[in-house]
Amino acid sequence: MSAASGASEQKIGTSESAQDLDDLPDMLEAKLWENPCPFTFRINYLALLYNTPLYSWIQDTYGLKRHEYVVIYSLALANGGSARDISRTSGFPKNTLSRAVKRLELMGLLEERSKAPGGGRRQALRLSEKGWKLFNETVPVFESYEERMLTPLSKGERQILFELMSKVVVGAEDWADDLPQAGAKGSTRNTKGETQ
Amino acid sequence: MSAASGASEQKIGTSESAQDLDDLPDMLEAKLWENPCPFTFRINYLALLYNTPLYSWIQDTYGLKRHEYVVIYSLALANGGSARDISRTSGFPKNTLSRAVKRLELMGLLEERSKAPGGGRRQALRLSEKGWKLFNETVPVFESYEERMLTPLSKGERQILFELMSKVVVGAEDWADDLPQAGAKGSTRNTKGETQ
DNA sequence: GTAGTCAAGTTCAATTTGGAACTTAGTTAT
DNA sequence: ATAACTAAGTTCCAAATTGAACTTGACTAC
Repeated sequence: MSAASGASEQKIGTSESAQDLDDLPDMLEAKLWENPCPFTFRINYLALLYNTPLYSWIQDTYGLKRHEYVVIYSLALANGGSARDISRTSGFPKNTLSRAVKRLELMGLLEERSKAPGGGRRQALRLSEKGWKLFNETVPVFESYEERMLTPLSKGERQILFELMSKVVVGAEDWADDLPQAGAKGSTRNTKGETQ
Repeated sequence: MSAASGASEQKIGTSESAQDLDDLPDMLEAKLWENPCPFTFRINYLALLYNTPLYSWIQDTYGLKRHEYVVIYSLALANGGSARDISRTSGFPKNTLSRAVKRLELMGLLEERSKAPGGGRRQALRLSEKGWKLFNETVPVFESYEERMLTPLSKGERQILFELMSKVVVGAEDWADDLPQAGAKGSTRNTKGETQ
């Protein structure tokens, strides 16, 4: 993704794609250093930089869309989970996931859905042999990209970052689900935005 | 957003929406604590939790879609920026922004586009009086939400977090734009994912 | 100046998306 | 057991999204 390259005066000699080398908008500088919400900008920006190339690689290599791969990834971490669970933890609406699951089944990446795990009429989804294979092939790429993203940090710094972010996420249990108006109705509110 | 509530045993007595109180999937636990990419999961998850309610509030209150508000926000930080700049820093494709700009003009939130600022045939976009008003009304909400998100951290911890994330973002200049296959062509590659 | 090049912005068309309504299957109450 | 309720998953369709092609205007070289 082009939104990435150098900020202003640093690195001039590095031979590269040429066109989008140094002409990075001042706007980026402004968003980084004069943003009233510097934290969330960084979060969003990093998510952008991380997700874009990876999912476009997944698409090109395996013909899977983002939400389809997300199903695979989710089940790899919590096999037997339901569509609902994936929706809750990823932010994709349930009908999108319904379609994704159907397609993955068709492709033989999931086993036939078994019946209820926890409550209600939930369906337990499981990866097939083939699904696991795909996951095992792809995780390393995701891992190495995360690794790469963290390159500028020392071991200790990574640990601290991890702890701080964990704190924030855990704390989120309190504030999420009641802000401005959102969440008025109790139903599953998924407007936009996704997670792996 | 429902993906938010309590993890497992904490907070039982807090009277709430009832239905999505404690039934948060184990999947979330797995994604948080057994994820091969713990850092990027946190990033994506927080982005989800932060963006969803805010943009849905913007939508309800001002009738602006996310990418439309992003234009406002971007120009507020870098007035006179071009559509290209916004695309580069936000991840939205340029045609989407083209439409957004058109609509914002129609709504009187932008001034008439002036000619070239930097190079080529770039158009300088500027907020109108009305646009500024809207921005000034809304930023506080965004700010307070960020504040709220950071509640669990002390002043010092926030500072550290800010520094670490800045390091990562600045370092991104090197790795972004060359991973798996992505970026093969030199052109503006915007597949999916957005930033404020 | 005129031709050629380049990229910013726009338009078009095909696909994708997700809200709303619906179906289906558990669970609870009577 | 039957009825009423609840929520998971699915279908439908109108609306939104975006890749690709195109247009436009500015710089460059001759």
